[in-house]
Amino acid sequence: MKGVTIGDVAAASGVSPTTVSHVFSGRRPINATTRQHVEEVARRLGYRPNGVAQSLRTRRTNTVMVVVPDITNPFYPDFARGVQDVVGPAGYHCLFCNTDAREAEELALLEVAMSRRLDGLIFNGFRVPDSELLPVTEAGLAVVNLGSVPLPDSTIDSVCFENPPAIAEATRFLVERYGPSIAFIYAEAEARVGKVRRAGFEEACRELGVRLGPDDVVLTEFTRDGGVEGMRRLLDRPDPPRSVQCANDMIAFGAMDVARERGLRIPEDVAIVGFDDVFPATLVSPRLTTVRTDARRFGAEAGRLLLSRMTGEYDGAGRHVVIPHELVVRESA
Amino acid sequence: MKGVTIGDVAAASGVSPTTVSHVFSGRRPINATTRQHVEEVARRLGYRPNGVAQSLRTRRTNTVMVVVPDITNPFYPDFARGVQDVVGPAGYHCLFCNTDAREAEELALLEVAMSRRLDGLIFNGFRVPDSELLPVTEAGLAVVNLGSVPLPDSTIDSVCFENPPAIAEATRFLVERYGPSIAFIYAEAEARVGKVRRAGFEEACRELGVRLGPDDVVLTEFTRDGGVEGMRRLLDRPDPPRSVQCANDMIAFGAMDVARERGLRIPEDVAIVGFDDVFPATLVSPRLTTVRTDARRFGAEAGRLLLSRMTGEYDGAGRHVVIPHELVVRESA
DNA sequence: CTGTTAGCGCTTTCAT
DNA sequence: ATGAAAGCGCTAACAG
Repeated sequence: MKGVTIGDVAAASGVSPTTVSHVFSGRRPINATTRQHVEEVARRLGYRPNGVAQSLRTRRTNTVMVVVPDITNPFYPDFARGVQDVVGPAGYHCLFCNTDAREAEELALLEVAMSRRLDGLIFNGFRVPDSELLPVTEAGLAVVNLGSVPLPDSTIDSVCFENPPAIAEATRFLVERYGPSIAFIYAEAEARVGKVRRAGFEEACRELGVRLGPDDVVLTEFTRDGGVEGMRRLLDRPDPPRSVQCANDMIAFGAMDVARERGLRIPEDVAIVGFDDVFPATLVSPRLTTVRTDARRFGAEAGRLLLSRMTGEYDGAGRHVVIPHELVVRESA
Repeated sequence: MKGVTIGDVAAASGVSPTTVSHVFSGRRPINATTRQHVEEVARRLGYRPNGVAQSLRTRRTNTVMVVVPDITNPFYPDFARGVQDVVGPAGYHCLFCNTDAREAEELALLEVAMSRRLDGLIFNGFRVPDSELLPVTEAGLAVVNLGSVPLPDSTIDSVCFENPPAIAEATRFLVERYGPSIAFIYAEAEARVGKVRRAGFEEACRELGVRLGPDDVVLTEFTRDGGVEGMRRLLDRPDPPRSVQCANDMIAFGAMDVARERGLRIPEDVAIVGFDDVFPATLVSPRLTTVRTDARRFGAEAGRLLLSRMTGEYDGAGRHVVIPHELVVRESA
């Protein structure tokens, strides 16, 4: 345990704490000789500013938190890199946190963000209602939410993809190419992402006149294992679907695992499409047809919104930005 | 900006700040009626403990930082999950930070960890010498380092794989199966990982009597793009190697991209092996032969060491734990 | 260019 | 079972 405080440095160099403080912060002119001397003494004593005390005084931390549901899904690390790309150069540190899509974790991290007086929060919540973010803005943090419905009357910015149209486009493609025997594997039925992607799929089917049976929409997890499980259920049916739309790429990878394990050819026997265009999509064979949502750009956009609030450049009502998506047709469908 | 402090709550409920504090911390018995009343008032006022002030007093944050070079390489998210798996249930929050393998970032994050008085640090540094971790322990943090050489006379624990033997085993496999025409693609020549993996490769070659030419060891980045670049250099030679050992899976994926793009069959024309056994290794086709190092378990082990120090259960000299590895032969070699 | 003073919001002896 | 008072280490008025 170091015990060297600004006072120790001040005493040892014969100046006031204020001067030492200013030597470090550069917030007011200091005589060059004094400065050198103080710096020298500080180094010798091994002085290290106490950021906690600084924050208590200044109410700033130069730190932002990025909360994601599953750091293990390559979409989120890419997203995180996107925000770091923009807030890092502006002098903010990025802390990434993983909730495992558990409500308790989500809530706990909101508390941490407020309690530690972070400057900003980029939140991708699955379980917690958006309204939980209100206290966070009230606590003085800049916040940007990932999600399609901006919270009215708030100063919370949001970023999203047009989920329903994006899924719908893929679904249309699948039906046109492989006919009406189609199924959907998704996850998080209670969460916005889940709902909204399912809605996109069902809406497209309705428009195309495709009748969905009760087994055509299967609920699982947003992981490769989830995809395995979902696909098994589909392929165990007496009338397995000709094509399957997955709510994200991880699910699609699992689905492909099962198809392969059963000796089915993709797309000749089953066509599969994913969502996200995560990097392994071009690794898997056949390469995955999916909807590109450009995680990194998504993150960068979120970072820009956050930054503009933290710097005070903007402080009006919540803004909403929609990131474009694109169906990228490869070989799996 | 909320302004509700413990004092406000105290005033509004007619008790002392001390009592309010104890109501929240539970660190001393409080009359049930008083407690209820205080809690009620606190809720009504929207009181939220200020974690920064708490930390300034208590010198604890219940927070640990995990620093990794590239959050975009699936190895690290898995590793991070491993540490979260063990320290999370013990009541610590995990902050993941990405350095991009840049020295300035590594240093900056060490400063943040010390300055914010975090309780623990798990550090995977590429550029910064291990000795930079000494001040961190002196600042009172528990620290575990990822790397094969424990820092003597320190209280820094370390976790590692036996890199040279692991690479050597793979190399031996390659040479026995495909002969002496072998090359190595790696990265971070100046960093420990880089050095140590290269050493493993060269050592194995020496033992096997394989003569390495100057172009047989190529230096690039630890990414898929790095693999692309490295493999191109290899395949542009008049005498391309029969097999290539890659220093991690991301490089191997890039190498496979190039082989495929040039119409080479894997492993019939070039055999490729990776290192890490990251999840896409079983997605790519042919599936990647690689050295499994079990990132999640690795992280969990690091977490356990850290935890035992943070709880005070252990506080002796630096421990060193070696995680087993295993060559998993799939189809790419 | 430098110093004095007063807290930031909380926890913790030490009393009662 | 409860309070009063003293800081944790730092910065920001306000003086010179």
